[in-house]
Amino acid sequence: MNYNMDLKEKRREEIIHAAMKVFSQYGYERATMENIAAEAGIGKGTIYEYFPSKRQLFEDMIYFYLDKYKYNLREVIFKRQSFHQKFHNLCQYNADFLRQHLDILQFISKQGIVLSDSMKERLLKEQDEIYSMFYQMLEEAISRGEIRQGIDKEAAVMCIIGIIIQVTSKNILMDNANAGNIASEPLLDILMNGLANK
Amino acid sequence: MNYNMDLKEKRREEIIHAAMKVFSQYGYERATMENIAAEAGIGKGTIYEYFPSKRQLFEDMIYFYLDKYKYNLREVIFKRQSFHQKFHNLCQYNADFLRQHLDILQFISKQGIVLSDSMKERLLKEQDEIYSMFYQMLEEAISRGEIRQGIDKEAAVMCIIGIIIQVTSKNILMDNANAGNIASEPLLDILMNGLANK
Amino acid sequence: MNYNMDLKEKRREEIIHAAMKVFSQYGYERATMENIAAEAGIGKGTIYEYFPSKRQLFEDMIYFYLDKYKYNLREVIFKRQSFHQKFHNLCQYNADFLRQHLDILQFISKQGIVLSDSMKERLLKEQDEIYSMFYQMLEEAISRGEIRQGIDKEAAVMCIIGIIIQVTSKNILMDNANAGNIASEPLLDILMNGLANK
Amino acid sequence: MNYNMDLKEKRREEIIHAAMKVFSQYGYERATMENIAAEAGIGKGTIYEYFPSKRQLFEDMIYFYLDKYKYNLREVIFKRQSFHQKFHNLCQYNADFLRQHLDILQFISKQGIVLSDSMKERLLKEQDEIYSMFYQMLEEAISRGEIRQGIDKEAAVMCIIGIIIQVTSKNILMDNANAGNIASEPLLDILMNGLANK
DNA sequence: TATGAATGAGTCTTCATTCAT
DNA sequence: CATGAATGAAGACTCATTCAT
Repeated sequence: MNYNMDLKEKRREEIIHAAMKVFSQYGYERATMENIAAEAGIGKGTIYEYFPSKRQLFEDMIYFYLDKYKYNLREVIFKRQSFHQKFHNLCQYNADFLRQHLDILQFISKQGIVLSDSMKERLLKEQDEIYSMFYQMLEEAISRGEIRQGIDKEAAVMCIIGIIIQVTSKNILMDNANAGNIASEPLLDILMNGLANK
Repeated sequence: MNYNMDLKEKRREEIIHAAMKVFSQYGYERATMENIAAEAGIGKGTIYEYFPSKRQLFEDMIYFYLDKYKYNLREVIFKRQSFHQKFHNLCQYNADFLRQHLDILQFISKQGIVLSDSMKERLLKEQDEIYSMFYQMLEEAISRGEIRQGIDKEAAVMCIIGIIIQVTSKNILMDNANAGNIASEPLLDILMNGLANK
Repeated sequence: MNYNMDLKEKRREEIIHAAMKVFSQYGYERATMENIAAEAGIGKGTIYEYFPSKRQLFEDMIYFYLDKYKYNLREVIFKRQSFHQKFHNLCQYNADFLRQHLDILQFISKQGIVLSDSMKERLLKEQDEIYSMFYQMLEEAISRGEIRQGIDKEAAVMCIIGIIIQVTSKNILMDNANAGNIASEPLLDILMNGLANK
Repeated sequence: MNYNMDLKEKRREEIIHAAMKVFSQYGYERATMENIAAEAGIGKGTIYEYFPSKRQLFEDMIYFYLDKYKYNLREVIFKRQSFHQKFHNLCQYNADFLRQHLDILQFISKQGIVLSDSMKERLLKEQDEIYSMFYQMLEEAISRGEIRQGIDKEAAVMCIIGIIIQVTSKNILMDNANAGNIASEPLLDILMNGLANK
């Protein structure tokens, strides 16, 4: 029984991996169950043994990768490191992670599919959770004296995330040209010291 | 003749507006020519008098709004104002503009449709143009002494755009809750003075 | 008034000529009223001032050319010439005529359109008329002693027409290769003297 | 597997038969996939499991019947029989065969659809092959002394085929009136002995 | 009278889903 | 359990015909 469960779970994940490959190449609407089945090396009908519909497969896939993504993010954010180092890691490795697993949040928004209300709700919660991880990272950096005290924390988180997403996008776009990643040092300099002429 | 041309052009734009409404609500694939025609208050076949295919309608629509968007952006960026004021305007009015016309670049990436090579090429050029506008804004602010000299300009542009996009997204997402826009002051404070504890 | 009638009739024939060009290039279904109008150098709506429908335009066009064809055929068949010379002319000039005006009967059958009952009926009559012309030609040749008496006339007409159609088809097919027409002498030899080894 | 192959092949042929029925009744353009599916007693989508497009179904159908037709023709032409008997069979049974399977070559030309270049090329080859069969039949008859030697063989083949096609057309047209077939004796008399008054 | 913009009925084609094997 | 043949709903696109100018 347990053995069977494992087999089932394994097959389920294989389908999810295949789905990600096909969805991210073709987009939700142009991806076909036949493509996904072929990619997974199984028959079309078999997918329906594991997922009740294309839509559900899509949602389950999103949540599966989202969990993975959050796990990775948590690792970076709560590691015992300076803010400096963390920012660097986020710039550098975010793209690397996403190159393998696709930026889930980006991916979702890129699909342009009409999200169900329940999915929207859950995704907003997930986003809040991610924001809150950054918030904690910020507070920790303040308490360690790395970041000044009087700052507007909400705004700060927004700036940090905005810059990281921007550099991540650029990094991913540059992927084909397989240039190295954009250096995070200059970005961090601006983020820490500001643009102002004092 | 000229009169007819104007009528034709007017009808063309009506279709483009309807298309934007429907494409942004449903996404490219789920939007139907019938929907768009109904939105424009005309018959299905009429669209084909103005655009040879759904795909071409989509592309023409993108370019139409992109031009409008760049025009607006140019107005803000090259106005005789302080960097402070411009940043404020971009945060404040970017979202306002996009609430009416949709963030074209975002929209494109949200569609998840497989872009034609010619479209990709053109869009990359457009993006470069926008980047270059920000670059000029930055140089001007440096020459006016608003921004310090030794800065990595590429990185600075990336930070500015990253923060603006982030706040714009948030602003748009908050639209339904029709709360006011996010204040740009705290963001500018961080961007100008940095996070660092000196 | 008479002047107007002539103008109307002239315009009508222009449309018929354009229709033949377009119908024979594309076939009935793929030919469009727009194509035909463009070919005639007039507006799409104008055709409907002269013909109530595409279908009627097609039928009227057929009958128009059929009349022309029969007129030509009659000229050849009832000219004061030997059977020998007439056969030669039919082989030689049938194709020439059709290269300009299209083999109406062939054309009709090539269109594969479902003929209306009234059209079928009329076309069968036309065919009978053509058969009867050949029949008269045959009788005349018999009375002149060119052709033997005991012959089955129906069968003879069928043979003559069959051979002429066959050579005409070949000649038209060879048109692109613009080789000269097939010589009618050997065919006439066989038709007159038979294949049998005596 | 082999069993499945047979089933698939069987279904494929069923569709081809249905297609022939519908195409020959309505012509290519007016025939609909829905009609064909209904005629075959299956769903519209099923056809696309066997043929990628209406066009391909049409072409495959043509080639399918063409093969059958050539096979039959070969049987008649290369049977150990006198030319007399063969001519008789061709007149008599050509129509019978075509009444079931439609005269493929005629059918093609009747469709008036714009043939693809590859199809044109292939059909010309097929026609050559058929001509060559008749040519061999003729040579054989000459060598057996049934037909005189000095004859122009090309012309003779053209006469034979022209007459056979003509009688076949007549026979098919008379089908509805279900009169018996036209007697081939008088035709053969003319073909063998000629029209000339000696 | 001549026009061509507008229309919508009609068709091919795709693909998620079902179900018999 | 796994499969893939069968299905039909849905959508892009064409074009004969109408009618306001």
